[in-house]
Amino acid sequence: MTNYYEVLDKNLVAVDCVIFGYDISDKELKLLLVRRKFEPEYGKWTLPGGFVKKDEGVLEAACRVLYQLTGLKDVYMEQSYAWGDVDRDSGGRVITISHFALIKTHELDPVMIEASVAHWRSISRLPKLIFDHRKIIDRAYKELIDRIKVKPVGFELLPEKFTLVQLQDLYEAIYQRKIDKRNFRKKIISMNLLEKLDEKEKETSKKGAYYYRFIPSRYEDFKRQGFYFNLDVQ
Amino acid sequence: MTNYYEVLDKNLVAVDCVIFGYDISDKELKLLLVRRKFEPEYGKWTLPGGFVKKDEGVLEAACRVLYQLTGLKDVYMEQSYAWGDVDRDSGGRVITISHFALIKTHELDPVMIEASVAHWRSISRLPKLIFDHRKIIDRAYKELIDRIKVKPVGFELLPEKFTLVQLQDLYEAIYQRKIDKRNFRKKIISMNLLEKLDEKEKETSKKGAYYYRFIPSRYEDFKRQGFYFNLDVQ
DNA sequence: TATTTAAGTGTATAATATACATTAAATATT
DNA sequence: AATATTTAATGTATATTATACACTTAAATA
Repeated sequence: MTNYYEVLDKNLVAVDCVIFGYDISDKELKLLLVRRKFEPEYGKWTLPGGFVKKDEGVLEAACRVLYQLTGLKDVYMEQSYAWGDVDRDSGGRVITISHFALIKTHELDPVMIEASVAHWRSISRLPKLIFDHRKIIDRAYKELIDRIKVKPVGFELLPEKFTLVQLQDLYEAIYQRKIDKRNFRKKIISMNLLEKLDEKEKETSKKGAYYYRFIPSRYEDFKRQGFYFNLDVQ
Repeated sequence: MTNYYEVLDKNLVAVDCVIFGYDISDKELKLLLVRRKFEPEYGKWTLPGGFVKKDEGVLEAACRVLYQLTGLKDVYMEQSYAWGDVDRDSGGRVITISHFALIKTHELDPVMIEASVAHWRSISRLPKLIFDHRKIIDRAYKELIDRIKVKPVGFELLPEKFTLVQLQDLYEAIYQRKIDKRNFRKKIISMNLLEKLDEKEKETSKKGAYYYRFIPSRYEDFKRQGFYFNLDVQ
């Protein structure tokens, strides 16, 4: 059976992943970057990426790339933007669809990262990257800032249990500004999405800080009641 | 010269355009839809679209599709989403990158529309569409609502001169809810982005309503001063 | 027992959002 | 000429939300 589609131009389609992680001890937002394994630009810093196969969905491809690099599945993954300029890749015409992923760095197998070409790099000290990857990151980072203000995605970057200090540190690392402690706590507590545990984190202070846990089902109720998550606080 | 890229799967990449227009007299937000001109799904309602050529950027392709349909250039066009599921198109594997455009319906040549297969359809009374086009529209419409709250894109849908009543009607058509007249005016006027003209629109009332004009340079100043456009008003 | 360190807490003020009804201008009608 | 009709235009009081700001508490260590 002939198909009209067969006479048309086909293009290489790639996915690139802007993989965010948060280092709870140095309080920095990081990106997982790799050294490119093929020409052109062999050995240069690049976003982890790959080509979309014939029989594979675009989101599926992005998840595959992430899985092959980290061994992680069921990760927060959101499409960012399709980059379609003809000359964006010096190796040929490649349309790439960028995504951003939020991962819990402590869930990552350190052996896997060690063995791979991947490295965590602070968002504020990125190396020179190939092609338009810096623009791709800048866009994804802006989108992350917008998203985390109005959707409880920050918890994707933290362990199951976290203190309010740690949560605020995360927000400060992402926003790149200080937040008023009392206002921040007032707002997140008032949303009633967190459960306070009977356990304290005692590494960083003598007094210790209570652990909290994000309860997804409470967030579902919260939305159902017509409320909106908002942590855009000064 | 051999190229590593050449051994990889290539895919058909398309663009689809969600073209919004506003009918100032019946106060309805509309979409420009067409009848499909090839198999499969010949003759069915579809978003205007086309395939991305080898030597053509993605945004460029979307603008071309719009131009071929309407004759319009320099139109507000924003990328929406890349739809990449393997089976989304029954004619084969096509990744489509949807865009939304905002056009001034009065700038459209009625002869061109008449001659073409295009029709304006109210956003609230859409026909059955092929493939995932309904989902594409739903997403673009949500994005338009989000965008128009925080960016002065509404003016893209209105003539150069418009009354505050017309501007509010547009917002009500997009939000699909009533807005308080005094609060709406207070907010838009306070932003100082509009110039009041010495001329009245007299078709819809005896008293007549003053025309206003959006001044893009004032908006640039406004942003430069760190203010944010906001017409998310009750 | 005193010291040290980070966690935890409340209130007053400012800014913004909301609700709401009458007057004004121009034309049409009698 | 006076009156009726129709839609445009306008302001204020109240409620809600955002912001600024400093001391007390808990626990370990000296």
